[in-house]
Amino acid sequence: MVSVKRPDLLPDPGLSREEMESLQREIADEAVFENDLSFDPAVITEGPLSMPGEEPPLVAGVDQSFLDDRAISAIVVSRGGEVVEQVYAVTDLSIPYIPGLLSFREGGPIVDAFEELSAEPDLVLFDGSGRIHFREAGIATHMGVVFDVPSVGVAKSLLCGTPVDATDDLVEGARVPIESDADVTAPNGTVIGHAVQTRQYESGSQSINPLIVSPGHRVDADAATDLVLALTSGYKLPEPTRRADAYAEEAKSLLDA
DNA sequence: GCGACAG
DNA sequence: ATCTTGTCGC
Repeated sequence: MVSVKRPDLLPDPGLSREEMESLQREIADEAVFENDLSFDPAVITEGPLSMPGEEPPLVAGVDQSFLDDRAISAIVVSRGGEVVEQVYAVTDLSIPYIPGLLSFREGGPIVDAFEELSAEPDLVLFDGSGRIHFREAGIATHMGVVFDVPSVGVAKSLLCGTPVDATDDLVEGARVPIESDADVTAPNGTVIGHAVQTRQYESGSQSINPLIVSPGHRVDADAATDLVLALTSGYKLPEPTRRADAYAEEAKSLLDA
């Protein structure tokens, strides 16, 4: 099971805004934006194409749904595309969504869900940013450091930072580096993530918005994007995230009834 | 004061 | 995130 390694860095929603921001600077200090994985990124796969003799790593997707003033946090763990465990937790929400402080609203519910999990994932995908954050401590980084697990942030839109090129109409598989600017604590020009075109229409006037991928913990910007692309198959969102998304929705409808 | 902002 | 009808395409 995944255990909390840094209880001192847990997202306490009762902190003042200043204390939250200060904790985020501390988390960014502890975060490792370099590869420190327990597996070879090349063996990541969603299909039955893994290298013979080697077991693909355990990958977890985390997503949430909401019902009234409660959050449903779902975690789905899979290996080589096969689901091996899925859990969820329902938690009362205490604070509203504030850009830059997302992990203090949703972090507690996620920790609750991890307490239900028995598997130990080699990699965790979170919905939201990692290093692409004002203080380089988005939810993927916060959770990654608290559990000391390699993590990646997968967001649908850009929180901060500046793309080095246009991100419209990219070809499937393309990535555009996102650099830190004055809004981010990292030195200006640091690559803190990528806009990633995981899916695109063959032709026509329609275009799909790219995903925004950034390192959470123990992964660098290139590896984070390589992993997300490898875990994607036919849809905009990577499979682990899609599964968690679907399970969080399913759990919500169970509660609704 | 203005602008801008993951889920 | 959530709410929600309509529409395009396979």
